[in-house]
Amino acid sequence: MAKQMKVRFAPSPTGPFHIGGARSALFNWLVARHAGGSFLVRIEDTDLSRSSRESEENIKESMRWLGLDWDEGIDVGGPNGPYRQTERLEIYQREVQRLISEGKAYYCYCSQEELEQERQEQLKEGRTPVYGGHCRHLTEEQIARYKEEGRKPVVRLRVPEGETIAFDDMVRGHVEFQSSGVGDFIIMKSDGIPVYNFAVVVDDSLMGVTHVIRAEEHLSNTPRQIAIYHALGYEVPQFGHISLILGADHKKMSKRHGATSVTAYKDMGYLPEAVVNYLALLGWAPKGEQEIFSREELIRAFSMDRVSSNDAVFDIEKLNWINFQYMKKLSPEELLDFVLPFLEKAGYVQQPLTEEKKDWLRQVVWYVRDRISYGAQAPEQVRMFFEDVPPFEDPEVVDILKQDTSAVILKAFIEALEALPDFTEEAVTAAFKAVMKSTGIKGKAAFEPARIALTGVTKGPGMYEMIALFGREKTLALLRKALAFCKG
RNA sequence: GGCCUGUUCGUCAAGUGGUUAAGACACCGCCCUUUCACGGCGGGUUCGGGGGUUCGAAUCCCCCACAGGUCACCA
Repeated sequence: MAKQMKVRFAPSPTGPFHIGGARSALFNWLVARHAGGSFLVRIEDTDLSRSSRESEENIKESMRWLGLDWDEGIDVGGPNGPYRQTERLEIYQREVQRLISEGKAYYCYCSQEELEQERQEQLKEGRTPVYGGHCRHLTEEQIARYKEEGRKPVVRLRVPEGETIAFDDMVRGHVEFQSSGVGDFIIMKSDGIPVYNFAVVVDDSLMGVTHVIRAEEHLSNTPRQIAIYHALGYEVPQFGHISLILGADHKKMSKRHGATSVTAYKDMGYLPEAVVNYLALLGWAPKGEQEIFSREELIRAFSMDRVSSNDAVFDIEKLNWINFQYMKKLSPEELLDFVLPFLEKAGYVQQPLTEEKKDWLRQVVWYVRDRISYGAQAPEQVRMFFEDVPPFEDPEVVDILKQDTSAVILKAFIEALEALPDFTEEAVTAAFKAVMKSTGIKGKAAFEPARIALTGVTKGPGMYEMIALFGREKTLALLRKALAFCKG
C-alpha cells in the first residue's frame, strides 16, 4: 500500500498573511483533502529579525477564516513536533554535525567581504555566482589561524561537481539543473542557525512530507534542497511549483498593488468561501464550465494536473463577481449580520438595536442587495436612508426641478401621500399611479423630480419600496423641500 | 549577466496534430425597467515573432523576442 500523502504549508511569519500564501495553502489543503491525505502547518521563523508572533497569529487566524484546517502542526500538535523552526535548532545542529563527520559538509571561514568580492568578479565575467570552494580543503594550521583571527565559521554543503540534478515537477514536468551552478552553499549561518533550505529539507524529511507544493519562486531552490536530501540520505519528495500571482501591471503582487493580505479582504467584506473559490480558479481550471464551487465541490474536483504553469494576474473584478454570487445566497438575516459592521463603521447605526429597527434594517439592506458586491460597498448604497439629501446644485438636477411639470407632480404626490392611511409599498404605488393618471404627467417627468427630491440624484433602486422604507414623515418632508426649491 | 520557468481575447482560462479556438469576468450593443443596478440576449481580427516537421499545426522541433523567478550568513 502506498504511503499516505502528506502535504504542508510552511509560511514565514514576517508580515500579514499574503493572498499568494493563501493560495499556496489552499492548493495544499485541497490536494490533501482530495486524496484523503494529511495537511501540516509549520512555521519557518529562522529569520529572527523579521519574524514575529503577531504575524504568526495573523496567518493562523486567516487560515481559519478561510476554513483551511490542518491535521498536524502548530497549535494542533502531532508526533513530529515541535512545529516552529526556532524550537528545532538542536535537530538541525545534530544533522549538520552528522554531515560534517561524514565529510559531506565543512566549515568555511571566508568573510562576507571576501565572498562579496568573489561574487562581483564572477558576475563581471558573466558567470553564475557560486562559492569558489576556498575553504573546501583547509589544513589544521589554516583553521587555527582563522580561529585566532576570531573568525566565526559557517557550514557549507559539499555539493558534488559535474552532476545533473533533475526532478519531475507536478506542474512543470521534467526540470534539470547543473550542480556546477549551485556550488557549495551555506547550510548553517555563523550564529548556529540553519539556513532556510536546510531547515526545510530536514523538517520535510523528518515530518514525512511526501509532496511539496509551493510557489514558483522556490523552483531554483529545489536543486539545492535535492542536494541536501541526497547528502542526508533522505528520500526526495514530489515537488509542485505553482505560478505566482501578479498585480495588474504584471509584477509580483506587493503592497503597492493595494490589498494583498487576507485580512484586508476580510475587512473589505468578502466572504471566505468567495475568496477560496476565486483563489482556486486562479491557476487551476476545472474540467467543465462551472465557476462557483462549494468547498466540497472544490475538494472533489481539484487536481494538480489541471494547475497551470503560467503566472496569473489578480483580477479584483472577478473576485467581486464571485463574492456577489455568494452574497446572493445569504438570507435577509445573514445579509444584515454580514453588512452591519460596515453600517456601524459608517456611523449609520449604533448598537444595541431594537427588534423594530433591526427589522427595518433588514429590509433596507435586502432592498439594495443586488447593488453590493462586497460588504464595504453597503454604506454608499443605503446612504439615502441615513444622510441628508445633498443640495440641488448639479445643473442636470436643477434643470429637472425647474421644469413646469415638476412642481405640479410633486405637489400632487404630496397631497396623495398625505391622504394615505397605510404607508405600505402597495399603497404608495397605487397613489403614485393615480397621481400620474390624474395629472397626465408620467414616465421620466414624474419619476425624476420625485427621485431627486428623495435622494438628490437621478439614479437608484426602485422608488416605491424606498418610499415605504423611508416612511411618511421623511418622505413628505423631502418632497416639500424639493417643491419649495421648484417654486423658489 | 548566468541559470530556471513561462507566453491562447483587456483578465482568468479550455484546448495535447484536423474545433466555426469553449466558458467566465470586464467591455460594447439590444431587451427588460421611471433611472441605475439585477436579469436575459447578442457582439469582438485572441494562439508573441520567425523558421522547420506534416496533407494539415495553438498543439511537435529549432531560433529569436518579451515577461517573471532566482543567484544572501532572507525565507
